Order: sequence, then structure tokens, then C-alpha cells
Amino acid sequence: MLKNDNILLSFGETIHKYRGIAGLSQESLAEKAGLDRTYISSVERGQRNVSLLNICKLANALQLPPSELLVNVGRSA
Amino acid sequence: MLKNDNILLSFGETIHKYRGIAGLSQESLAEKAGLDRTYISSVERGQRNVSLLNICKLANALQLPPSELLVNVGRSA
DNA sequence: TTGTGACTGTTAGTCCGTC
DNA sequence: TGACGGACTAACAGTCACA
Repeated sequence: MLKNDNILLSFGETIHKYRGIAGLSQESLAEKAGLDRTYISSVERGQRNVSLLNICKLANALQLPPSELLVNVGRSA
Repeated sequence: MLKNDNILLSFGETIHKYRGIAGLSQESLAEKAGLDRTYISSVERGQRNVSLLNICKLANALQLPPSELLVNVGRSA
């Protein structure tokens, strides 16, 4: 589905944006979040359907409330 | 991890709350979201680590922005 | 109307690399 | 520093019968 891709892409862009603001590399974000370097890469490219727990891990690593990572995500699915 | 359970539980409570406000049964919410009734049940009980796409499906069915479903979710993971 | 355990196919997520 | 691929294991999606 196209809409699904938009959701994942939008989420990936949000991660990319906040990671830039935090001045972190994909690798250091991965380390902070307890995730894999290649996983962060694929999330930012909208290739992964991230789970709630990992959304929270990422929010935590970026020092943001989890809901902040979804504000730019559309309602459609 | 205990914190993880708290996140899932908190998310489940949020779904339960908004479903009540919308006056929907688990079954009718399931139908609106294109998901299974028993899946909704397990989500509300915090037994499922829901994915981003399904969070959006639920938000859509409840006519809420996806971020609204995460406002009560803690930052920890 | 909802809770629950169990099940299978698919994908999340890791680890090894290369470019 | 990040994109991208292959191979692998753990976990989720989705569904069922039964309570």
C-alpha cells in the first residue's frame, strides 16, 4: 500500500531530522537506543515497520516524548 | 523488562479509553481498523508490541492523530 | 462482549560484510 | 558516515476454537 509507505517514510524523516538536531551519527544513535546500526539506516529510509517498543527506545535516545515522533505521521493506514 | 510492559499496558489503556469514548465494542473497532477482534483484545491488555502501521490503523479508526495514542506512554524502554 | 492459548507465515531486528 | 545486501533468529501479525 502506498499510504503505508508514506507513514514509514514520514517516520523515517522525523528520526533523521531529530538525529541531526541531536548531532548524532546513525551509529551513535543506534548505540544509545540499544539497536543495530543498519536498523537505524533502514528505519530512516522508511523500509521498516517499527514497533511501539522501538519507537520508545528511539524517543528515549533522542530525549523526546514518543508522541513527538508521530506528529508528522498522517492518520491514514 | 518491566518498563516495556508498562509501555504496552499504558498504550492498551489508551486504546481502551478512547474506544469507550467512541462508544465502540472491540469487535466494531476491529472492523473499522481492519484488524481482528482478538487482536484488539490482546492489544488492550498490553500483550502485543504493536507496530507503527497498526498504531496508525487504530488512530484512524478512533479518528485521532497517531501521536495522541502515545501521549500517555512513558519515555523509558 | 471479551479473555485466552495456541498456532503459522511473515517480518522485525541482528550481525556479517561491501561500496 | 551512510547506503545496501545476505543470512540468520526472535518476534509480530493475524486467526482460530473455546471459555
